[in-house]
Amino acid sequence: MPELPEVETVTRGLRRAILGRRIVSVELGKTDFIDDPTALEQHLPGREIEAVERFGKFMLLRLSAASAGPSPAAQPRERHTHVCLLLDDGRELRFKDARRFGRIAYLAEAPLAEELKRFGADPLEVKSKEFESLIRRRHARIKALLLDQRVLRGVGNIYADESLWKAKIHPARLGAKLNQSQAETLRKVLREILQKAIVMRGSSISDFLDAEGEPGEYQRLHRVYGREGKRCYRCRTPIRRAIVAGRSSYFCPECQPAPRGFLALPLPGKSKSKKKR
DNA sequence: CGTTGAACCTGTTTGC
DNA sequence: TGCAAACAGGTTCAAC
Repeated sequence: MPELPEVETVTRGLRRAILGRRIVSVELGKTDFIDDPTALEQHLPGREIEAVERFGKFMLLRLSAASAGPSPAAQPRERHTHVCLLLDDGRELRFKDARRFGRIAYLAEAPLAEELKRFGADPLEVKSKEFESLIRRRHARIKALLLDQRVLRGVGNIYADESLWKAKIHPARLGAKLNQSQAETLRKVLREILQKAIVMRGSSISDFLDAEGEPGEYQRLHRVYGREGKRCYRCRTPIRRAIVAGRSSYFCPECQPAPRGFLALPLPGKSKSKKKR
């Protein structure tokens, strides 16, 4: 699943591409990642896409009020690997997601409002005081807090690690152990990194492409993510990796001092094979 | 309240 | 060379 900058990039691209289009029909493939697939078939046809917005890592397609009566129930379709929305200009909006980590739902106004309540602050907008209270009263690890969509919406593994490196904070530090200045630094670098990543149209590690089919460029600016064993851009110390909050976490052991008792994973051994570089 | 591990999927890379 | 394990932009839930 992409993170905030990638979703923002695709959202902007789709806004240009499908705003104002009308959905003609829906074709469903595998649907085990959709709570109520038939709701899509029932409620989407005939509706116009009136807004394309990002909310955290999700994209919201706001639809016109339902017009005529309910559409006739569509037949269940053969299994595909994606969802297709056929549009009134003959194009198709396709949802492809091999790992099926994405989610799709049809939500009317009230259920949508309920759903959105589950998410925390927008990391691009959150103010100093609120961010501080979200972090400094918590005894969870800062990495876990950054990844928790109930705390902040939109941050994932890449941008959590990049922000912590830039703020010189170790991912395993407890939120409550950050001082005011560290919390404020983290809030600012997180915002700056996300903004820069949006300008660069997101990070393409292996397969992320935007709405025009182009890769992003922010991976060129990654400072720690995926750089285990390579030298820190600030101090030249080899970057280490550890599992924090259940996720691979990259950090500089020199710039980001670990809490007591913390152990990083051993650097990958070059036991036999020589690495070319 | 917080952590860990498993489950959910499939494709690609790594390591023995 | 070949195959199994590890790993991947993530979330959720049970168990502790």
